Amino acid sequence: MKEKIQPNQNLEQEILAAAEDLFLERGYARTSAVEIAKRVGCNQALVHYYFRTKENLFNTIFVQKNLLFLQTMESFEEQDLPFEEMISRFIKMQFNFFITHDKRLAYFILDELVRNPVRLDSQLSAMKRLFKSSKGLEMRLQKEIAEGRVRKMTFFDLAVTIITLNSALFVSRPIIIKLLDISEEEYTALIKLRCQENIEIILRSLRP
Amino acid sequence: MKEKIQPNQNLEQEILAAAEDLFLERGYARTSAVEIAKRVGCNQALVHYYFRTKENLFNTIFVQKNLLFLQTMESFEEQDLPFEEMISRFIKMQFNFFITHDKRLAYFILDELVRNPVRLDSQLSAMKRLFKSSKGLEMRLQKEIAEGRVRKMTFFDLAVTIITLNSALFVSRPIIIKLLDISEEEYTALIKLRCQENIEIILRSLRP
DNA sequence: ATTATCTATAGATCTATAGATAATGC
DNA sequence: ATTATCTATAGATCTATAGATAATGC
Repeated sequence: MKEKIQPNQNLEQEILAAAEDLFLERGYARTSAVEIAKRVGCNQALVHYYFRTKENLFNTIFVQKNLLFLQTMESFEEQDLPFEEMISRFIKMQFNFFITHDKRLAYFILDELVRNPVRLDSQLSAMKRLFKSSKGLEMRLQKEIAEGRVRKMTFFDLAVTIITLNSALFVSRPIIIKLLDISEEEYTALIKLRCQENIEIILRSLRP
Repeated sequence: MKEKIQPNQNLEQEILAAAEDLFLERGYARTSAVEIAKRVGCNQALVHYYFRTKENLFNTIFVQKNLLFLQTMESFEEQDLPFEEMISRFIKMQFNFFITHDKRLAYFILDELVRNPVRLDSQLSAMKRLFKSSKGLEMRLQKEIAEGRVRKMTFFDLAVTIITLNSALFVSRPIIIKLLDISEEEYTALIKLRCQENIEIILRSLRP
């Protein structure tokens, strides 16, 4: 009855991929090992054979995605550019990250950190590392302020503004698509326009 | 062994209250009828006696909260004020709403709409009604633009900016508290400061 | 011989309900 | 007599593992 489409040279990877897709779509609590197996077309026991526990499987994916995000942000270094140009590139980089990887990534990470205190604890040090690595940016902001090119503001506020405006349409993806009754392509187009709008808003928010 | 603290004149209300708190904290999937009963100090069967199904109980709470939010937004009417003053008041109103009702409300509504397509469908008409009732605001925006007092922008973009900036710190509450290692009181203070920052950013985003 | 896959099932929840008992309203 | 509360349990998942069988690597 059930047929294999692919010669399963690497079922472990297929399970990981199916799990990733389901976890991104529904989160930890609403996804079961049975569903993951069904999607792959294999037995549910195999999910545990390769990953031992559901928690373990989820954690593998979550940590990988979260580190990918944090490290991509961390790796941003354009210190020789004018401040506005730098901010503008950072915004574009963040949009690009979600578009090229997965549009559901922002909500996936947010949800797990908000709803699972244990996971939040386990990711704290990685998140604080990002905070520290952004000291350069913070110094830069202070310098711009001191020299009168940027209005007085805290680095925290700027970070909140950028991150939330940039993740807004990704986080609310299912709502936006349904409410505006648009296709995935139209949604992507909307997001790209929004990137420009965010740059506009954020640069304006910086000016003295 | 188990003692009643209160004379349960209205156990139904107590169950509702406990369910509300747990659902707000953990969402639908991570909350069980057993936990709700445990918190109230009664038998789990009573949860079903009063509300028949978990879905029904959740839906009662969700619809009430979502309508409360939508109607509060809808009821905003200050058409005789200058545009900037109007926007500023709207922002304050939204902050006030979450602070006085429940800081977890924003994430509660967002999460359910994002993760449960059935619920999203069921709330669509109510949400579209808000969209329609805001036509007045939209006209006002177009008028301001036409008369050169506001830069060219879509109503959709303005709405996204306001809603996301305003819900940002509420939505990320557990992360913020943990990351900054602050108390609930310090968190509330932070939020109030953020309200001012949002007004600043949004008003700046409007200027020609 | 080892590793991958399957079948079968134990054990843990969890939702929902049936049926017994206690409390309350006439 | 009706309504509220409890005990007990059926039935549906779901996770995890034990043990059988098939596939693969020497």
